[in-house]
This record gives sequence, C-alpha cells and structure tokens, in this order.
Amino acid sequence: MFTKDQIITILKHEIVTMALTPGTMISETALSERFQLSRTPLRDVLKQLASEAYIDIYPKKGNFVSYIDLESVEQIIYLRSILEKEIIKELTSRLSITNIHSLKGILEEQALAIENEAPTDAFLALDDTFHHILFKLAGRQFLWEIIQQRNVHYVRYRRLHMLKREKLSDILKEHQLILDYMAHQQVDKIDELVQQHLKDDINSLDFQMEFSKYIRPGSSV
Amino acid sequence: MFTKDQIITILKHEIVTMALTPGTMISETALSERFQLSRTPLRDVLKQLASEAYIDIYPKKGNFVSYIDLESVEQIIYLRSILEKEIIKELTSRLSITNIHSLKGILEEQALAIENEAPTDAFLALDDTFHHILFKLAGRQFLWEIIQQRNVHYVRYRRLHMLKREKLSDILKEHQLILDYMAHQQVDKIDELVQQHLKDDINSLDFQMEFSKYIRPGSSV
DNA sequence: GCAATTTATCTTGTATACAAGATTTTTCCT
DNA sequence: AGGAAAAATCTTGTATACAAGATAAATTGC
Repeated sequence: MFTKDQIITILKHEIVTMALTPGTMISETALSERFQLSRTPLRDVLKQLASEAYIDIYPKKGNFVSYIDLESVEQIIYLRSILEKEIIKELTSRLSITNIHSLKGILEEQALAIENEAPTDAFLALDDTFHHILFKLAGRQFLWEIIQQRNVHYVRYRRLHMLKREKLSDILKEHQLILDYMAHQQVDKIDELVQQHLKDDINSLDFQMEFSKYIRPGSSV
Repeated sequence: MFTKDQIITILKHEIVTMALTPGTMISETALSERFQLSRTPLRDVLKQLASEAYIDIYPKKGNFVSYIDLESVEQIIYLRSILEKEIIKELTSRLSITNIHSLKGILEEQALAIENEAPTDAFLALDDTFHHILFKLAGRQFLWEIIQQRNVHYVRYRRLHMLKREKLSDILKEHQLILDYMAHQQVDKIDELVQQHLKDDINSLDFQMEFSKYIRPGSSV
C-alpha cells in the first residue's frame, strides 16, 4: 500500500501541521494497524523521524512527538541568517534576468496566497521555495539539505507564529525588498535586512505564554 | 558484549581512520558474527551510519563504506569558515582569562603531539577540540553537532591531506595567531585568517591523483 | 478503606524464519 | 570452447515469536 518513504512523508506532514501535537504517542503497533505493515519496517520509519527530531524515542516506553525546542529554533535562525547573508551577497553580482523573473514569480504567487481564506500553509511553502532557490542558485543545495534535516522545531515555531500574527504581508514585503536590492546590486543594505527578516520576534513572551503546552520545558531563548 | 552505541563508535573510528577503506562491504551477517548479535540491532547501527554518510546502502545488494565526496568537503569547509568567522568575532570581546588559558593549553598539547612519531591522529583530535571549545564558548554547541553529523568526508579528506604534506606546524601557527588576535581584540585581522585556515588547498590536483581510489567519481570541487 | 504487593498488560528490543531481488556459479547444449 | 539458460548462493527486506523493561490494574492483607 504505502512505501516507507511515503509513510515518513505522511507522518512528517502530520507533525509539522500539528495534526499530531507534541507529546502524542506514536506506537509501533498503532502504525502497524494503520498502514497494514509489520513492526519491522515501521521501526525504520520511527528511527528516521527521531534522527530528524520529529519524535523522541524513550526505550521500552514509547515514541512521542517532540516538543518545540526554542533553543534549536534560535540556533537555526542564527545559522540561516549568517549563511543567507553571505549567499545573497554572492548572488547579487551574478543573477541573470531569468533568475530574477523566476524569483519574482514566487513572490506573485505569495501575493495571491495571502488573499486566500487560510493562506498560511501555501504561503509558507512558497517562502521555503524562495529561500531554497537562493541556495540552489548559489550552489549551496547541500547546505540547504543540512538545515532542512534539523528544521522541525523552527518550522513548527514559525507556523504557530504566523497563525497568531498576521505577518504574512510583512514577510512578502521583505522578500520583495531583498530581491530589489539584489537586482540593483545594493549589497550594503542586505546585511541587516536579512538578519531582521529571519530573526522575527522570537523573544515575544506572549507567544511562549499562548503556546506553552507545545514547548519543551526549560528551553528558552 | 557491546552495546549498539559502542559498535557505532567502533565502526565510525575504523571508517575515519581508513581501516575500512571506501568501497569495503559491511554485510549484516559479517557484523552479526563479529559482534555476536542478531541482524536486527545491527541493521539499526547500519541505518545510523548511513544517515551520517559513513556508508551507502544499496537495497538487496549490500552496505558499502562511502567514497570521499569532494563536493561535500567543499561545502562543509565553506559552512565552517563563514560560521567560525562570525563566532570568533563575537568571542573576541568576551573571552575570559581562564578561557584563553584553556585554549593555550590545547595548543601546547598540539606542539607536543607534533614531536611524536605518528602525530596525525592525536594532532587532529586536538584540532577538533580547539574548534569545539570555540563553538561551546559562543553558545553554539548545537551548530557544532550539526556539522559533526555531516563531517565524514571532510574528516577523511583532512586526514589524508595531513598525512601527505607536513602541514601540522602551519596549522598550529594559525591557531596561535587566531588566539592572539582574540586575546588582543584585533577583530579586523580575523576574517581572512580563518578563511585561509580552513580552506587549505583543496584544489591541489596531486591530492586527487594520489588518492583517487578513495574519491567518489565525478565529485569535484 | 487503604497501602503494599502482586499480577497483568502495555511498550519497545532482539532473535529467527522466510521472502525476494541481485549476483555468481554451474550446467547444458551447440 | 563459447554462450545462453538455469540453479545455487549471496545480499537485504519483512513478518513474527519471544524477551524484558515500564506502567497500570487488580488483588491481598490488615
């Protein structure tokens, strides 16, 4: 019915979209019944999810959807802001017209997505696409993949954050500004903008209050 | 006899030190006999090694020690040079006397290690320790771990490179210089030094010639 | 009723038998 | 001898039975 890779994709999606909330137990037997497979291949699936921090495995106790770890959210943001600053600088001098057009295409799609009723998921997917394209153009696909492999906490944090505040249009504007600077070769202005774009307001206390039930206790920024 | 973690450590060590050369097959049954364990837990071990690129798993064919991928060597060096530049800058303004002393201690040990007959392994371990301490002092342990998780190719490349050229004392001098700059708060000089320190001469063709049997075909820099 | 102990039932961890693809060897025919 | 087909033997993939720890429930003694 389903391959292991498909099952991994399904479970990742359910975790990222909070259909499976942090703390939820995912037992091997439950998966076995759901996907009509024996425990052996499903254990491989769970090991894979654990290696990317989607779940925590407690031996002989069970497998549980991980709580959002704010520490690693901050670390990923730090890593990305430093990396993307550099990448965008490098790209500025060698972006083709075609590249700029395809990036503009993403932004137009994002503008459309904002008009939808529940724009968050589509918008965030396009946000990822935008940044991913930048990495690919810079020849840094490998580094993009490394970041993706430790992205769960950041992705869930970002999603909750977006749901709360209607920041989507702000983000879109920042994207447009970044693209503008690149197109007009204004390297000097990029530094602080990228930093601000990614850094968001992670320290907002109201966020931690409202979503505390999803957050790993003791993990602060 | 051995736990799974111990077996992982053993195999990693054998792969990094080239006791198991690229292309060597590691079959489940062979491991089963060697460690007196059934295939099931050993499959977990192999999955783990594959996720960190120590081996490649070809379904129904076998598990083989990965060839050195020069592409990911270059990517890791790029990532580290950018990150460490930033980290060292941040550290310069807030290093304590104690910190500087412990770092100096590492360098003294490295100086001693150079005098040994086969200094490479001990020297490289201390090299890792030096950089690791910098990450920890900057509060970036998390990022250090991410890098370590994709480090096999770089580690093996570096080791071969060191064996070939007697560059150990050069590296030590660069470490001492970095520490000096930090101690005397000369931020401006750090940029190019760190870049040079990590970048080495990855393009050297003679290296690719001599060790071509260990290198993944088609992976260039 | 209550507490401690025992039992039962969860969970994952391991061993093993069998399935199925990939490769090598052998066999057989010309 | 050479080449094609068949068979044997590798490899990992999956299903299942049992082991063993952790937790929850039931029982027992008072």
